[in-house]
Amino acid sequence: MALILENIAQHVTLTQQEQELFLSKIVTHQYKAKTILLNSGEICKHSYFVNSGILRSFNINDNIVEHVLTFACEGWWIGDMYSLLSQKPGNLFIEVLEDAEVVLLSKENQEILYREIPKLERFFRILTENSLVANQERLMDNLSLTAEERFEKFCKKYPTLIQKVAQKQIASYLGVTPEFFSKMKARLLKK
Amino acid sequence: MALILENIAQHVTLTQQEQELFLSKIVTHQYKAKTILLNSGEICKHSYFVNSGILRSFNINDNIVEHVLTFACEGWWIGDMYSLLSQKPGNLFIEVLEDAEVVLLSKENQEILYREIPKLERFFRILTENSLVANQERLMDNLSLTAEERFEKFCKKYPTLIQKVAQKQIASYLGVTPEFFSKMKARLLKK
DNA sequence: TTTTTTTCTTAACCTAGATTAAGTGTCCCC
DNA sequence: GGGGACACTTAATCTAGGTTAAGAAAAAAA
Repeated sequence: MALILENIAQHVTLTQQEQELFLSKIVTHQYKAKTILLNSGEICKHSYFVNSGILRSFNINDNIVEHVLTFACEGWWIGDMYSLLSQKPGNLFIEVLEDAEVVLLSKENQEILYREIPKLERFFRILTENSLVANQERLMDNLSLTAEERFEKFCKKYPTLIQKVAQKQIASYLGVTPEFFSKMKARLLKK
Repeated sequence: MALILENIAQHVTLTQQEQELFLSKIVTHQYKAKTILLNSGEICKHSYFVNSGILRSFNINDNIVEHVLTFACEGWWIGDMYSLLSQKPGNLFIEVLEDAEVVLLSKENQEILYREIPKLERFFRILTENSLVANQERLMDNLSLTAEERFEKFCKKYPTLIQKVAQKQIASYLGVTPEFFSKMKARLLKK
């Protein structure tokens, strides 16, 4: 059964017909690592669901420094929420970190689905709520924890990512430089 | 007309009957400044909507340092999202900063309303989406901007709050100490 | 009004993490 | 399989912001 239907089934129950309607509104693509699915300055037209592989969203500030907003691996959704909702140019990039199979759900189809299957309104509400909770926690962690503590939390929360993703990506997610991250890691290993 | 109905009307249109049903599910209270509406460790049972006055949500870490997650003034919703959704003890406090009139919507009534008025599912989805976008932006700002830049953004975004809220609250929201905030402010005034 | 408590300011000193730079893998891809 | 581009490490130096402390101002209490 399609991973994305399992994902939906975690929160709402669709009938056979509804599942088929849903599947008719999505399209699946394969992407090689390093592919950019969305550029800063573009309008985000899709929500992305990861069947396999790893994506990340990030922005780049004036100083040419990248900051990772989210990683997404198997079973996760990703997108530029701001741009997707406002349909204005966003400032996020979405990039493939590891060869990936990705489901695309266009903004238009998403709204059609909201109308045809009100349960999906609930599904995406719950998804967004969970995302907000995770974001709030991360924000508070950034305000109150040291880089080391944030790293330890990250390791517990996303153990698989640490193996698979370049170290500088994790540094960027935590909000430290790759150099400091390397120093910090060496320090932790001595314990 | 009740402020909260106007708030809803910004995103979805309720019939007269639906409005009445909604109003029958909420209750309004007056609170004096310094009242704690929710303590860390408690289960959050309500969403709060501010008719007047100012509230804040914050947590306290081991070092006894407070960190402000959100302010809420007239027309804003506030709550402990994590605790409200999971119905587990949260780690946020919600406190009245300025005498306030607050609308309480209990978790149970909220779910009844979702069932009775599916449009409200949409309303809260949109509310949560907007909240997520704002949170993501704040997170990225904390990763990539200096305290001074964050302060300038804050001033533009919430000009009224600066007048009304103690300076140390704003420092806490921005993620700096009151001492540093004071220094920074003096530096900015010289320009 | 006076007292008490809280908030704000200033200043000296300190530290987590940034910057710069140079060297060492390591992995593609031609 | 060899060369170029990244990715990671280490180390010296620097800085934004933290800490500590003590006084001034403002607000709350009495």
